[in-house]
Amino acid sequence: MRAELAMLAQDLFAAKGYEQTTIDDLVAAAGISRRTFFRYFTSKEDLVLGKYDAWSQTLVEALAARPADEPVWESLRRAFDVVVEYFEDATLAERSLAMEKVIHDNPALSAGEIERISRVQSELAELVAARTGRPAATDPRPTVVAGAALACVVAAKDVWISTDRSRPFGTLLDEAMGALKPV
Amino acid sequence: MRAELAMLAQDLFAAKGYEQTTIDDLVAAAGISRRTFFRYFTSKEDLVLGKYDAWSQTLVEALAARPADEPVWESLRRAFDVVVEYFEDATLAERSLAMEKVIHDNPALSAGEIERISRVQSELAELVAARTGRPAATDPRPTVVAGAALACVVAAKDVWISTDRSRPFGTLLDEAMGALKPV
DNA sequence: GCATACTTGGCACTCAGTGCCACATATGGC
DNA sequence: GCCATATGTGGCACTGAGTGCCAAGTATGC
Repeated sequence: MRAELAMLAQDLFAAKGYEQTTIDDLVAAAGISRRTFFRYFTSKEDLVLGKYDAWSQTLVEALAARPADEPVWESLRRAFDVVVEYFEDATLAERSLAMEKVIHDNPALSAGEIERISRVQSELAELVAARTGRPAATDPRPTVVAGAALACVVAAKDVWISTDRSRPFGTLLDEAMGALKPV
Repeated sequence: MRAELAMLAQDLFAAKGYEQTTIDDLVAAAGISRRTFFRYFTSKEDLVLGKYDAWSQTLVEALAARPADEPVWESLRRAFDVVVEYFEDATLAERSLAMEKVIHDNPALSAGEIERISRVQSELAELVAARTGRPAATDPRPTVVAGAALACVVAAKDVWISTDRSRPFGTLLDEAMGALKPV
């Protein structure tokens, strides 16, 4: 149900634009009431960014599953493989690409996306902190490592989206993460 | 006028909370009409985050003013001195600290703050790109360097705010930026 | 004194989101 | 079959942010 509503909404957003599509438009197209819609989604933004919550959990689990003696930067890169697979999946590619474009040219959505990423950052930072024995509450370094790694993902994604996808996302991410080294 | 309204609003936010303070409350306290308020500020969020726009311009100018042959990471650190000074200024400290707390425990404001920071990131990335001769449109690395540097600022700020300010902000930023090295 | 531009206020409107209540539809026990 | 309860759904009225439009007021220049 949630998934069907989200897909319908995303089609409308891609066709008419995010701002131009009201909840009333959506519920009319879906044949449900406004009130019911807000039981499935807490906000309009949730229609676009809801998937991030599940996605972030996967990411945290992937990092936690890496061997503890592996260099942190390498572990992060390997954890991001789940993201790489997601974006390079051909069946989801068109839809998620269209959504990334919708997000990209709407400030409120961009803000929401980054905000969710920064929540992932906190969780990753905790894992990095545990590995390095540096408490994230008083030492900025675990947070910095997690933040830098996610900055690599975002930068690689932006290039990948705004170019013609000739260079695979994984390669761009390797290049991005190769530009930094934690000391 | 803008400044006076912002100060009044920030006092109300600090006292009653951001969500709990309506525009009606504010305009009643200020003795102006709702309509007039929206001519000075485009949104309620603008009351809290408006200063970031001026702030970001200063930051970009500071980076542009660094010598071109200086290592980029060092230039970024020096550019951030304007931020360090701002936060360590005693007269602004109480007010800006209170606002950072307001931002911190409101998701919408956090999102807005990060969104504005990410706009600064784009501008810094352009300067980094110009220095290194790597076009930011097709090469993720300039964006990564700018993003990582700003992640250091944010991480240092968060630690600085949530601890007792015993370690100066500049020192925390040095530690944060020392945890990464661009290759 | 008069014309011009700019500022302010009032009003009605759209749209997102919430609380409350009423109704429907299952599901389970007897 | 009947009743009780839980759960999903819709309707309705409300708040609060933000906008468009028009009617004032107020400054400035001639």
